[in-house]
Amino acid sequence: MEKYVKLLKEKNLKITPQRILILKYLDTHRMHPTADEIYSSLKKSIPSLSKTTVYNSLDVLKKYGLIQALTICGSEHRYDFIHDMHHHFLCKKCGKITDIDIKCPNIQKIIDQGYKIDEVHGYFKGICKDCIQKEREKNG
Amino acid sequence: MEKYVKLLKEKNLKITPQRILILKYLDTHRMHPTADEIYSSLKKSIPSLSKTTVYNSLDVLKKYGLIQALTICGSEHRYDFIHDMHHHFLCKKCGKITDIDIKCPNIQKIIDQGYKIDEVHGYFKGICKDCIQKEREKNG
DNA sequence: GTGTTAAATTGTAATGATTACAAGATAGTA
DNA sequence: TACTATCTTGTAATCATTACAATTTAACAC
Repeated sequence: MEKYVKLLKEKNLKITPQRILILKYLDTHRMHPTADEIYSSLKKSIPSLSKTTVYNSLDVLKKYGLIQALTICGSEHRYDFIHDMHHHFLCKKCGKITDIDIKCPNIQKIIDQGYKIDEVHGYFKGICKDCIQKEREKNG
Repeated sequence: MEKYVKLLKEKNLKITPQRILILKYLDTHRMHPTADEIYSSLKKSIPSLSKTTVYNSLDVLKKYGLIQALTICGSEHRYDFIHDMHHHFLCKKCGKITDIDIKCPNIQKIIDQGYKIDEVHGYFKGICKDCIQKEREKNG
């Protein structure tokens, strides 16, 4: 728990139980949950929790670079604790989003072109290994 | 105009004035418009046009690989005529989305890992050249 | 500890993009 | 020219997100 207090303190953010638990949830559940999934899960620990608080907290944590928002699905935001740079793969069959541990080698080129880069998102969509495997088994 | 009829025919899609104009609009306006921007612009040419038709047509065109949907902004979809593979840069200051003419060199690696890739999206967010330039002029 | 204050949390209501649905119109074909 | 599947249209519904005002609380000074 100290880990998240420390992270918040480093950014001069107020330490609230809501923020701590949201951070912890994202750190320990690396499956890119939606705001609603976070809300439903944490509601058990903090019954007074409001969905607005979840949105507010996510905004702040994102603004201060502790988490990032994924827009891979389009219809909703998904959130990700920030650790090493990686990309994401969305399976169109099972809907699962998996991490792709690859870095973008183009960043410097874009900086050289005169852009200032704050965020880098790599999204791949298709069929994941598991679904391909299942398909194979079904077809013999 | 024949270009778009041909594209639709190749995919065995019905040729309708709405689809032709939406395709043409995206081909000739490479600024990644929203469904609403497309609707407002084309409403002048086709006064009967319905927003539902715009959404339906965009879905079909996307499904058949003639256009792609960008989810870079999160709050809304933006649409892009499909030509050479490229990435996108969203300026947090002016909101403009510019094309980044760079290909993803990681695709083969991911395929080798066992994934089937249908779509590749590279999104960069930050401050664009123009806004950096403007900032410089203001400060100095 | 107690008091103060700015900031965070909460609940409700509003917004805005997108989707569902049913009726009417049209493209493609015989 | 007629037929039929498909497309288009308008309205209503949905769902994620935001706005807002009232209440609560974290941080800090005394």
